[in-house]
Amino acid sequence: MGRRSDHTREELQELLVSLGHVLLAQTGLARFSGREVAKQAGYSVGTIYNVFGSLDHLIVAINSRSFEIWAQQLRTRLDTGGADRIGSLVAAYFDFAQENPHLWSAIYEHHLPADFALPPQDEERRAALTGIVEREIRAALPDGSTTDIALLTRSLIAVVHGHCSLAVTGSFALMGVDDPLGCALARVREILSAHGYRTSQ
Amino acid sequence: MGRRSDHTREELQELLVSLGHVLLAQTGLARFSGREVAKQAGYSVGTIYNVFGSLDHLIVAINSRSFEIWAQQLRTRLDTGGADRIGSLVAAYFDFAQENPHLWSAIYEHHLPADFALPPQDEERRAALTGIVEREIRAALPDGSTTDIALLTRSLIAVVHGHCSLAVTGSFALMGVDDPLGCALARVREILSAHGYRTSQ
DNA sequence: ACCTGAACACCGTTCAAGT
DNA sequence: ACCTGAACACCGTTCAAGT
Repeated sequence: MGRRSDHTREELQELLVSLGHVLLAQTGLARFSGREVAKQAGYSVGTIYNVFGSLDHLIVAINSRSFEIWAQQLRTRLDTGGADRIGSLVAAYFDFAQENPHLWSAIYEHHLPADFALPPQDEERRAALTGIVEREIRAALPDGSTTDIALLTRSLIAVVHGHCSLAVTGSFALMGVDDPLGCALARVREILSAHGYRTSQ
Repeated sequence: MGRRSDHTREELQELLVSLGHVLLAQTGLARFSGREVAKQAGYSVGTIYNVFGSLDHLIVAINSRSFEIWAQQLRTRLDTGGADRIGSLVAAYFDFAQENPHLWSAIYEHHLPADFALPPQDEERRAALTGIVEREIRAALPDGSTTDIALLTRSLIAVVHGHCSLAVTGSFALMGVDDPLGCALARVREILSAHGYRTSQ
């Protein structure tokens, strides 16, 4: 039936990512459907491929949006959470995962094809999250610290990630752990203490 | 065409889990297909449903097999790994994930339907892994420790899990972390030290 | 140039019909 | 009783054909 031009290319891209983000939050990655996104947008299946090139590219764009929201929530909590900035950070990190389990899981469940190069813009959005954490870790450790702070930051992210993962998948519930956030925060403080952090909480 | 009876019910179950396990290791959960398993076994699609009731039940059985192999590898490494039992444990935990990324990921990517009750036998196999770790943590901490060892064990599993997860999904590589195992082990030792463990390594 | 929608090769799941 | 395989309602992906 030919062109519609109800939307510019950019509007169409925004529309598909936006609807896709909502659908992914509802269904989870396993039940997510590109056809359904196109249908909800009022376009045909092929449009996904016109605009994004592949379904993987659409999912990457959706996950980048999740990263953006997540990072923004970290910043907000740091600004309003008081003196215990490490506590704020871990809590905000956790909250996003627990409030948006499908969106959070999809970030890690979407395995890119081997030949897939992450677009630079998406890489930046992912790096932003690490940057927020690294700044706080740097501020929390004493000035003369010999610790490799970039490496410790990534490792601490893994610590919290692990607790989030077992919480969100329900493994912790099966294991009888009822306060995953408290648990994660305790480990983070123990690790930071080993690197000279003075626990004031 | 009616019955085949080439196999007993139990043999058929074993055959499907065995072939399914190999297929899952090759394809990963996202590309895994129950139809393909049936085809490889020389049976029709419906047989999966006769034997397991649903595809989810087959995948649970396959994942339980992974748990069994994983636990066995932990035991073997503890028996042959020398005095640094914590080091052996973490390394063996990691190795299974890195050598069998699809099998390991499938354990956490397979989300059970809300009404799905895990068969007792499968729950036991999953608990066995936790039991192995808990025994070592208990042995590593001083006798009079006031630590909740069951809880600390599950939290340490989360710490290592998080490092495995970011290593296997490639997130660590993107972040420039090149020794995830060393990283995880360092965190585990720092945490245990905070609970009275004497680092002899 | 942009978008369609039929076509293709797959899925998971069900169930009447065969032996 | 056990197993089949057609039927159904979905997928992702491609591409000739329309406007």
